[in-house]
Amino acid sequence: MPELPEVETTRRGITPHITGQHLVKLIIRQPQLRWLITENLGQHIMGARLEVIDRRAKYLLFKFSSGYVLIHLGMSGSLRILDNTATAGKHDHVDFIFSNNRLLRFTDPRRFGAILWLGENPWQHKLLKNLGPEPLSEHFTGFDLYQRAKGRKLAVKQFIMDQHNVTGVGNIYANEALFLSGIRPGTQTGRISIKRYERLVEQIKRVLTQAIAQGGTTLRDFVGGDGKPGYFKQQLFVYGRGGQACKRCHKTLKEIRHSGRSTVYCLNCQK
DNA sequence: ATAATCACCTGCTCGC
DNA sequence: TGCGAGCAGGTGATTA
Repeated sequence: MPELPEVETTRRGITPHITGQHLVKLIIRQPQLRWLITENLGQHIMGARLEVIDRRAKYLLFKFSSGYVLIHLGMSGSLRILDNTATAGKHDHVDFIFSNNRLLRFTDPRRFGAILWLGENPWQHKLLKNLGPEPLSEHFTGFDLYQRAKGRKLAVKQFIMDQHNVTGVGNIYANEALFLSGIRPGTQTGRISIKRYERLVEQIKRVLTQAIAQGGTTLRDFVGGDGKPGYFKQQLFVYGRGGQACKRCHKTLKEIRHSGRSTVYCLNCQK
């Protein structure tokens, strides 16, 4: 699933094709996603104009003239622009058809994604109101992260993957950012200096920015709104490379499991 | 409040 | 070739 760079790549890919257009048809083939798609979603947005597609954390927020639709891609979701003549496959759960004949298709084999009607005041919604800072904003600083980490004992990797502390970082980029900043993933949050948090924040910003520039990371099936894969995979230092040689020091990368998620790091480069 | 585990779902890869 | 086990980009709910 998409982490922030893949969600942002999707947003940028689909935006020019459908913003300013009116919704003329909505097809829901499978309403049971992570939660049931809001009942009567069609009635809320039919005929409405899509004004802008925004992003908060890994959520996409479609601002229609009538209110907001939230879309999350879960682990395996994607959004693509197609012709409205396109035939639907097994996991093509929802089609939004616009006045310019473009079709926005939501596909999600595992159905961990979500499509919800949030109405006119989305920021009060419980999914959005308690999120941490956007990683690429000026509000996300080493000092901020250090303050949030103080006195806590969980592993720093889980800490930065918790969307209440900083948004957008998932398993791939958590592994990468920790490698780039030389911090072992299992280190307890409260035992890391502010200096090292500053470095970590710097590297989170850097890896996310570079991944966006490359169109995200395609492992198996991620495609941006234009159907193209992301090219960041070849830049990964540790994710998916357990047992292989570290690109910096050539020692063997260690792979372990932290609360069910694969964690890869270099014993030599990360302390 | 914090931390760890479970749950949701399908598809693919691996070892036998 | 077949089959079960384990794993996959997320995160809210549940449990200690």
